[in-house]
Amino acid sequence: MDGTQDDLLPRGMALLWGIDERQRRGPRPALTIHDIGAAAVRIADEEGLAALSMSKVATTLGFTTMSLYRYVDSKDDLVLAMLNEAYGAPPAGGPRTQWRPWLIRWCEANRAALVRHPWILQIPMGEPPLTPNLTGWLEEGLTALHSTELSEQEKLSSLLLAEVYVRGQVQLMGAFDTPAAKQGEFGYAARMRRVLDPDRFPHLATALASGALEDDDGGEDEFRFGLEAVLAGIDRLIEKRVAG
Amino acid sequence: MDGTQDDLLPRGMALLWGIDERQRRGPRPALTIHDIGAAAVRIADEEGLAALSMSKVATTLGFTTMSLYRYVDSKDDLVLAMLNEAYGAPPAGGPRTQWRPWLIRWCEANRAALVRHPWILQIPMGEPPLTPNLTGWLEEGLTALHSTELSEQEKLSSLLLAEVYVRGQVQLMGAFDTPAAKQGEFGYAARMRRVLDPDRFPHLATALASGALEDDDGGEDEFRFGLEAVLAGIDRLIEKRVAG
DNA sequence: CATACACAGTGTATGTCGTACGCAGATGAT
DNA sequence: ATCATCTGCGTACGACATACACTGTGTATG
Repeated sequence: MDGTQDDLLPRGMALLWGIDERQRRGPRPALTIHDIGAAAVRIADEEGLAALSMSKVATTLGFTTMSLYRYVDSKDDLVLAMLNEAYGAPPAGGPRTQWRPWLIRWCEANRAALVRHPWILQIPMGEPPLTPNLTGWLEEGLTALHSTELSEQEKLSSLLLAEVYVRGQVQLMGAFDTPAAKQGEFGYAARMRRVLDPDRFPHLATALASGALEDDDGGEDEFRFGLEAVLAGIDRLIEKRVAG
Repeated sequence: MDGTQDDLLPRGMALLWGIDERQRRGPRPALTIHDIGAAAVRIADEEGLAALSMSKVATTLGFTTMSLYRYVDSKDDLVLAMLNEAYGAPPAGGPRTQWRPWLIRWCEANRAALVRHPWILQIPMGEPPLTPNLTGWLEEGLTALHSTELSEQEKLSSLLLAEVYVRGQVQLMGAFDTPAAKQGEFGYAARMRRVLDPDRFPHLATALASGALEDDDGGEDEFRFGLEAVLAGIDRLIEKRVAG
């Protein structure tokens, strides 16, 4: 039999959470789940998610491929550990009574993580990852909204909205802003122009022609702008709550 | 040499867009990119995205694996064709002057597509897919917002917000609502309870205990509710525009 | 009408990957 | 001192995506 398993959490997650039912016999592990996650993150950062393989991670660490399976059940499990490392601890809290700047900081930090680790947007997610750090981010968000009159359900909805906006925004900007080299000839914008028949998509054509989506500032303004809409939506929820 | 290629669009995309530089010699193709996309969609719907392989799609159609490569450049290319089929044509337009109900319908239809094809949320997306139907959806959204005073940039931001909210909502609900069987013992909720220390995550614990996230109606109410916040955010943008 | 060419579908082969299985040595509990 | 148990490793297997070369086919060209 093999410790660490209660068949509910994969091994990597159990290690992340410190739920370790290992017996205290045998050699001590030479690695930690954090070492492995960090090494994998480094590879994904530098060479992209497609270049990430179990063997590459293992080689980087100076171990064999199979040794990793003492720490994670599967590659999916490894990816969860990567997410945990990539996000790190949630941003420091803000003033107790003002949810707005707090939430803005939360979103900015979230965005920063996505910009630093673009591969995060490429990992297929069936369900929200249940890792310590990501759970911490969620807790932090709820804390930011604690001073409001929102119900728990509404707080979660608000955070979902904010989180999901950040992801979408970064993804969209990534398609347009990334290495300008690709833009000119073979980039996304070029392909778009190739297929965009103004007769068939009049509004989209005018939008493109108007220069929308051609931010050169990395989409910072655009981000803050859309974020205002998100916060306005949350504001409306709060107003409704207070009013009736 | 081989027609259909201008090295800008992958072959599957070129076929979808009807940009076909094929010579008019040789046997006619027995399949269409739509046949292939539809077959792949059926497999993903029934057996999940993980079970999708080139050979399985080909077998379903009664052809060999390699024959598919006459229609798509790669599996990624196939996935784009799948998305195009899965979304289909955008929903019918609404009244010219009222963007709100129009956009609501747009979001509902979007949600319906995601619920019908849950695998969509699992496909890794680096950039917004540039297929005819998806472009049509975007155009339709811009049309809905045409009567507003928003700038083109703002319209796109608004649609991004709406789109991205729908995705996030469906994904979150999927993690909780799917086959209740899994919920009881080994489901997401169970794993969450396993790791959620109320001392470490007080707000999250109370939120969970409050019964949030325990919709049994498939999250319909929850969806409409959050959507209200999104629309309120867009409303705010419009008001700002009008005011100043 | 004859011919040649481009293209469709196929068969084979290759390299990569995830991962199941079992072993040898190390370590600490008994 | 003994032995259960764990670590890291070597081997092996099965999928899978996909490159390449071949065969037959139907159309356009002479």
